[in-house]
Amino acid sequence: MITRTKYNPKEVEPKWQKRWEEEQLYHAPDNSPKPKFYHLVMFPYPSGDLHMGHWYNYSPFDAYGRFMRMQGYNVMQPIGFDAFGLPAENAAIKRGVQARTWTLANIDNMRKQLRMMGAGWDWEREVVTCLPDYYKWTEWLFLQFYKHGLAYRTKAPANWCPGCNTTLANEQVLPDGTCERCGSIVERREIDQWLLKITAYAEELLNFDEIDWPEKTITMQRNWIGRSEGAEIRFSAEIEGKREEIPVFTTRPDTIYGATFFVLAPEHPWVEKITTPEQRAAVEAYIDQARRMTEIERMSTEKEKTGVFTGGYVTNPVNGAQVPVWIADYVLMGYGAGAIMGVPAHDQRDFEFARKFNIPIIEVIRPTGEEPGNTDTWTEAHVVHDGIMVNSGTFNGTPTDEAIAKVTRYLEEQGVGKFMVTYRLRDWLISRQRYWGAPIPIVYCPEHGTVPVPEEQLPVWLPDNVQFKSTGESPLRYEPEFVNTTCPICGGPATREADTMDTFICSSWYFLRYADPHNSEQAWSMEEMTRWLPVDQYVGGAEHAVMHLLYARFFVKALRDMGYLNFNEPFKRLYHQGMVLGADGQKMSKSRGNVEAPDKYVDKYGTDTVRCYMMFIGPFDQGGSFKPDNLEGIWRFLNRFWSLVNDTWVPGRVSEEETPESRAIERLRHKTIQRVTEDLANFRFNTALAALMEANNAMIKQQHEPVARTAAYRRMLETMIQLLAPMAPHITEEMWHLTGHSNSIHTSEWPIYDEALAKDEIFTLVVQVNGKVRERIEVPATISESEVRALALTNPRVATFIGESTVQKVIYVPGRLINIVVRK
RNA sequence: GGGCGGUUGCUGAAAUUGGUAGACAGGACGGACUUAGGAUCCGUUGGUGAUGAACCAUGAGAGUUCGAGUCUCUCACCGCCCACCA
Repeated sequence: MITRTKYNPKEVEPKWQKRWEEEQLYHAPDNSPKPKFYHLVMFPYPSGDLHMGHWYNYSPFDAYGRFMRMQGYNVMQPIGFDAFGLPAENAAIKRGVQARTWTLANIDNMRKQLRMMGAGWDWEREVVTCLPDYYKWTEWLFLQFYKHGLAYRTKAPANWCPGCNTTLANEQVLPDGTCERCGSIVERREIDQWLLKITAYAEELLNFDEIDWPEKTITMQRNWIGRSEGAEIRFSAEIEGKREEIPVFTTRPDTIYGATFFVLAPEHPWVEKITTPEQRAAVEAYIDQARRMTEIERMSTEKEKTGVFTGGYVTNPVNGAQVPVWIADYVLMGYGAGAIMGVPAHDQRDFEFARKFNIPIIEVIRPTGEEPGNTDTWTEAHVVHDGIMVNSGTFNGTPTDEAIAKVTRYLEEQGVGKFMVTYRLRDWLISRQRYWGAPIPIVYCPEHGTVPVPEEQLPVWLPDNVQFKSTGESPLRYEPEFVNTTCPICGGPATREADTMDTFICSSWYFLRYADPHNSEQAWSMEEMTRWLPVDQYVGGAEHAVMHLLYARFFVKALRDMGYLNFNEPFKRLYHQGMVLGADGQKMSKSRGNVEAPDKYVDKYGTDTVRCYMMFIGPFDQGGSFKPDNLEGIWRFLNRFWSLVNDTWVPGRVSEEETPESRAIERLRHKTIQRVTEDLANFRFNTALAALMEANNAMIKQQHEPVARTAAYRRMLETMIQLLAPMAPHITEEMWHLTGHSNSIHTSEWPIYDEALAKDEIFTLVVQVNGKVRERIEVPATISESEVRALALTNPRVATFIGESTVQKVIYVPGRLINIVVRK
């Protein structure tokens, strides 16, 4: 009688978690002879709890790291916390707790939960961005950008809530342009802010040669950077008796003869100069109205075109035409020159504008072979990429494919324009009028102006206690101890910059600090960079496709040029996980009431079951619904496997004898290793688990047969334990020891397979007639084509389908099928 | 409006990348064991037909092919991202 040990995760899991930590199993040593594998997952914001999304993300991630470790890599798999940001500040405002206290308490709780997950975190390398030993270096980095001319201060628009009397982050502005807290209409206000010159790297950021990323993410970054080639063309006007030039950017310089109006963005500095006294009132009213609108409203395509005539005119440099100057909010100050030439015949937006304000429309590009059109009857702009220039003076007849270059050359010769590349990408605004962030290490001296804090004085400490007032400025401004200081140059009284940095700055370099987390002399050493960077594989949400991932790339390139790094790209390979949805297939949200916390399921089934379930939901990048019922399937599988191994490992004779059955098991072993290895390598955790379930079912079926006492059978079980280890680390560790091993399974060597041995001795030959399956025959794998033909053609069932028809063609796919093509 | 991805049983999904559609699970139904089962084990489960033969079936329609879930075109839904970028 066999006494079965029941699988009890509550006993097994904490036991191994403790042991692993004591043995520092997951610490990646700097001095390992093994090849390094830097395996990174986007660090969490310490909101207080690990939710379903974290589990869904980290379970497969960790499984992959374990898989690589078993394959002989020195896997560095760090974790930390992106700990600055608004929620802590809100907690401080609403509940009166210190942001620091709140954040650190959350981190403590999340550390516990992260440990319970049993993932192989290298806790030695933990970074917490809100602690001085980290933000000191964030500040230091800012100084390096400043020194190299990549950080500058200028007036920039901020979202301003007149109700709360404060600036808002973009996320705090609702899609309809109102404040999420008080519902007031959010305005834009110009204030002094710091920016980083990411645009200096626009061209290099468009080069993705060194990275293996999802095509989708690359496309998004490419679109975000938005490179356009075209021309800068300078129009001119008399301003106070002097001829002054004003540039526009266009991708279609060949349409310049069709420019019947000219539009300035409402914020354009020329508006002031060109507006006539009669129009001043109308123009000012329009500007005022535009300011009240948020970016989002302004950018809505649905909106009808609006604008006001300034009363002024500019001269078209190619034909001397006097063109009326308007202002309109569809022209954006942040793009190109902030001014456009309006060519209504060939641009839909200009067309709509011209129609609304009765501006003439002149056709200057005509599709090849078409008759002259009457623009009065047009209902939309004719955007022509393949035609000839008309109504364009000496250029008439020039085909479009030559026209752009030809006109550009002419403009250059005349000294009124030039070839130009423009990017949509704007410089990165990093000032936040907030308390809970890394201080910007700048001092303003009445004598010496903007002075960087000397490096040896870093960090600029962030006080623990601040007063929150709703003035729209950083709370730090009202902390005399913080703000009042002395000028580093003259020692006279001076004030500190009170704004803090965007938290995206903190997350743009954390992966560098992981490699050298305890360095108190430097942000990192070149030695550790050479050892660990770049990141070999990065896993995180697709929502960071643009901002975070672009900023991190910019940081690496800029720091490389400053001499602090010796590589070009931070993340060699990138993988995006999907999103876990509620059981109803909807995004989990409190308002839908479909939020599930993982904790109770971990408590009921254990970590391994929840981990495996997360991987079994479906393809990792696709996401899926969390359905508690389905946990049962994994739970049963783990229990059945546990019982099988326990039942098999009883004292008794084990036979080395080879039988057809034992050979079949050995074949299954190689096949299973192959499937699991290939699946894990390609992030297909769901099918890797399915392969193990199939193997488990096959083994259970035979557990009372004589073959169960062969060495091959036991070897198969041992292999299965190893193959499952990355996904279910605790139960497999327990079984590994039960089956007589003393090392950790997670440092054991990944089983290898022999493809030849994985091949079946027999296979099911499918016989088709005209592409339809008519018969299945078991045949030996070594069968020859002529044997297959003979077998198929003489098969009685097949013969009835061939009947009187003549065989035209026979297609044979070795190991699969034979298709007999017949015609009556 | 633009870009990308998706649509396969009751449900999550799989399909050797052009070669047996529905692996592996969940659920449901039936059975065994049991005082009991929300434990465990066994069986059935795409549709029409009768349990056989056969036919139909991967969002819809066409095409290429000996052969299409997979490739091409048209259309319809769904999701995500971007969106007046000159």
